Amino acid sequence: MKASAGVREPRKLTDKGQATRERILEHAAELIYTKGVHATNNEQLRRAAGVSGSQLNHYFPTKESLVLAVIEWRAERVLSFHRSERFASFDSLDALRDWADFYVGFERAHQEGCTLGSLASEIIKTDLDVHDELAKAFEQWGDIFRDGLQRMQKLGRISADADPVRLANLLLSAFQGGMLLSQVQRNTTPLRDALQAAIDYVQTFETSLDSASPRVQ
Amino acid sequence: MKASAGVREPRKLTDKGQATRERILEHAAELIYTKGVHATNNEQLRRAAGVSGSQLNHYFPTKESLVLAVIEWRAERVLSFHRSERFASFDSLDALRDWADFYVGFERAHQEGCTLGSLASEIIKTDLDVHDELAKAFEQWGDIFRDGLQRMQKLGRISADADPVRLANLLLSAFQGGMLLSQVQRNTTPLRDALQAAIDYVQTFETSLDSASPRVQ
DNA sequence: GATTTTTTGGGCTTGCCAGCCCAGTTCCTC
DNA sequence: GAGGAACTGGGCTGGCAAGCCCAAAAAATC
Repeated sequence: MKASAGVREPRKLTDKGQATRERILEHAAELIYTKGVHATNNEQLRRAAGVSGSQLNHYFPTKESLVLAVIEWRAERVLSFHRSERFASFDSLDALRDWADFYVGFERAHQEGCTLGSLASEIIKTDLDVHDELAKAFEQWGDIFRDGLQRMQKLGRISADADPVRLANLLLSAFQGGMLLSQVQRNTTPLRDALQAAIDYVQTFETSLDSASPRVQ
Repeated sequence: MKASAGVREPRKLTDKGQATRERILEHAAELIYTKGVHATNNEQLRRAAGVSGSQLNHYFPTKESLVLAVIEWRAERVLSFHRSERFASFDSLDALRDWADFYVGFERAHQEGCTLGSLASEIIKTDLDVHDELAKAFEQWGDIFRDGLQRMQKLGRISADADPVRLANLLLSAFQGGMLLSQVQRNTTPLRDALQAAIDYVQTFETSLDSASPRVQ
C-alpha cells in the first residue's frame, strides 16, 4: 500500500458501470470492515464482487483510491444514519439514549467496532492521502451532536451552562473509545458504560422544566 | 504479516543478549508508534537498532513475536506510569485532572495518538495472536481507574451513588476515543474536551465534604 | 452500419519483505 | 584449552499482492 496520486477523476459512468463500481465498493467496505484494510486484497475483493482484476483496476486504479472511496461511502452512511428521522436531530436526551441503545445492541460492535472509526484508526498513520476526508467526516459527525445539543438548549431542555462543542466531543470520543475497548474485551460493557455515563453527564444539565420526562432505567 | 505460532519460549539470555533484545524492542516500539505496524519493516528496524537481519530473526523469529513483545513493553510502561506516585492511586479528582493535563499536553497525542491504543486499533482485526495480551492490558488499565474511584468513595470524596466500573470505562473510553479524534483533527481539542467533561462528570458525584477543594478552571 | 467509447476478461510482471541460509565471532562451561 | 551455546553478520529466496498488459465484448454515438 504505497502513497500514490493515481486517483482517476470521477467521470460520468454508464448505469451499468456505476452499478459495477458500486458493487465493488460495497464488497470492499464489507471486507475491510471484517478483516481490516491490510488483510483485504484484490483477489478476495475480486471474488466477492464477481469481477476480474482488470475491472477492479479500471474502477479503482490503486488501493488508495479504493480505500478513499470506502471512507466516503462509510462516512456518507454514518452521517445519513445520524441525520435520519429516527434521531430527530438529537434534540432530546431520549434521542441520545436511543442512539446509544442502537449501537450497544449492534451485534458487530464488539467484533469489528465502528464502521468508520475502526477504518480510520487502521490507516491514520499510513502515507495514504485520506486525512482530510477522515477529518471532514468526523467533524460533520461531531457537528450533528453539537447542533442537537444546541437545539436542546434552545428548547430549554438543557441549560445554557452546557457547552455543546465539548459535550459533542465527549459523546463521540466515548463512542469511539468504547468501541475499541469493546472490541478488545469482546463484550459491549465498555461501550455501554461509556455511552450511558456520557449521556448521564449531559443529563446533569437538564433543566427542571424537562426533568418531568421519565427516563427508562 | 501472517498468523504464526512461531513464538520462541523466552529463555534466559546473557546480559549482552538481553541488552540487544531490549534495544531492538525499544526501536521497534518507536517505529511502530510513529509509522504504524504495517509500514514498519525489518530493514528500517535493523538500521535503527544497529543489528543485522539475523539478529532480528534470532531475538524475534516472526513479526508476530515482535509485535507481541512491543505490546507487552508498551502495556508495562503505560501501567507503570499510571501506577506511579504522581497519580497517587487516583484517589482524588485532582489526580484525574493531573492525568488529563499530562496527556493533553503530550505533544505526540494528536500526531500518533495513544501508545497502546493506536497499536491495538491497528491490529485488532488481524490474525495475530495478540488479543489476550491486549485484553489483559486494557483490563488492568481500567482497573487502575476503578480502584482509584473506589478509594475516593472510601475516603468520602465521591458518593456511593457513583459506579466505579462504569466511570472507569467512561474515562478510558473518553481517552482512547479522544486520542483518535485528536489524531484525525490534528489538534488536542477533542481529547481535552472529552477528558475534562468525563472528569467533570465524576465530579458531579463529589460529596459536599470534598467540595471545599477549589478546582482550577 | 461503422466507428468510438466503455466495460470487461484473463492473466502476467515486478518489487517488496518476512523469513531463512550459511557461517563467523564471542562467551561460557567443564 | 576444547567444545558447545549464544550472539552476530551478510545476504539470499520465494511468495504475495498491487498494478499493469493485451485484447475481446458490449454499448453508445454519429
